[in-house]
Amino acid sequence: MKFTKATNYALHTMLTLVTASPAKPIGVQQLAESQGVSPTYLSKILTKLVKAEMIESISGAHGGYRLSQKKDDITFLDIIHAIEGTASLFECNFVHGDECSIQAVMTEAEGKMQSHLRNTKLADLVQKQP
Amino acid sequence: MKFTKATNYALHTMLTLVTASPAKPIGVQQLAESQGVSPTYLSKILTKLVKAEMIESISGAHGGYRLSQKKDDITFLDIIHAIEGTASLFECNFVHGDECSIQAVMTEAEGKMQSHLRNTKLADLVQKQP
DNA sequence: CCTTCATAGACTTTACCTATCTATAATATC
DNA sequence: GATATTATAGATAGGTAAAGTCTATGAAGG
Repeated sequence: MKFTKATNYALHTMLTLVTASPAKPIGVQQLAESQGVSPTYLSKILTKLVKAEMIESISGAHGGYRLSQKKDDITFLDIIHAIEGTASLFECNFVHGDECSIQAVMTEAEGKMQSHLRNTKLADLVQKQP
Repeated sequence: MKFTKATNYALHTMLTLVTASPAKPIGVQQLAESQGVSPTYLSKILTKLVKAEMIESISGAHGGYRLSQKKDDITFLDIIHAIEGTASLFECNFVHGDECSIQAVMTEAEGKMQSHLRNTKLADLVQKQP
């Protein structure tokens, strides 16, 4: 039970893109190098963010990635959901009568975490970056 | 990124033990059967709870498992930590200058979830059981 | 002593994460 | 238009942890 490395890559890449000028896209090569990950693997991750319509990709020379939303709209939860999916962290698959009281507690707990991630935007961190 | 099935087994078993009379231990066979899991596998899980000193095991005929704590002391977080470990859900292993602002957000979010799990006791569910 | 029951270790199987490689398509530059 | 640059997609392979089985061992009761 851990967040995947892919989520870490995605969050750091998004923070870079939010901080950077939106005019000029940044190539995956450069993004990958700064994180010590292979470009092909990172591009797989970024493709998910593209499909979630959080960033845009520009093919061809001088292409790369840039934000497609206003940076104030992008929350941690958006990014995490794009990478990890939106399934519940806990799923009791037993056949109880109707509802599982344990499931209810776990879902509520997860909701607390999600609430914090939904209320925190990437832009909140920008001024803290060097 | 999901809670393991083992956690689900552990939580349901603990709920059974909290609900049951503490005088007579319940065998793993019976506990396993009600959850549709093999006794040997479930006993592996329960051994972790024994080592966490949440339950006791009694060997020999008419043996089994029973609570070792007062049921009001047992929180969801205790059980989860006993099974999943206490490592942080998110660990940024990059070498930033000093601290990772992303890590800080993620840790705080996890803290919100943990807080809810720490404040919810198994005993809170007992009266809701049929 | 013999049955019952938990414990431990070795082992397999499965599933997913991580990563690489290659081919393809799109775009700018010359 | 040819070429270089760059993202996308598919196949594939390795690693790791979860999930589960099997067998042997040890403790306790009758």
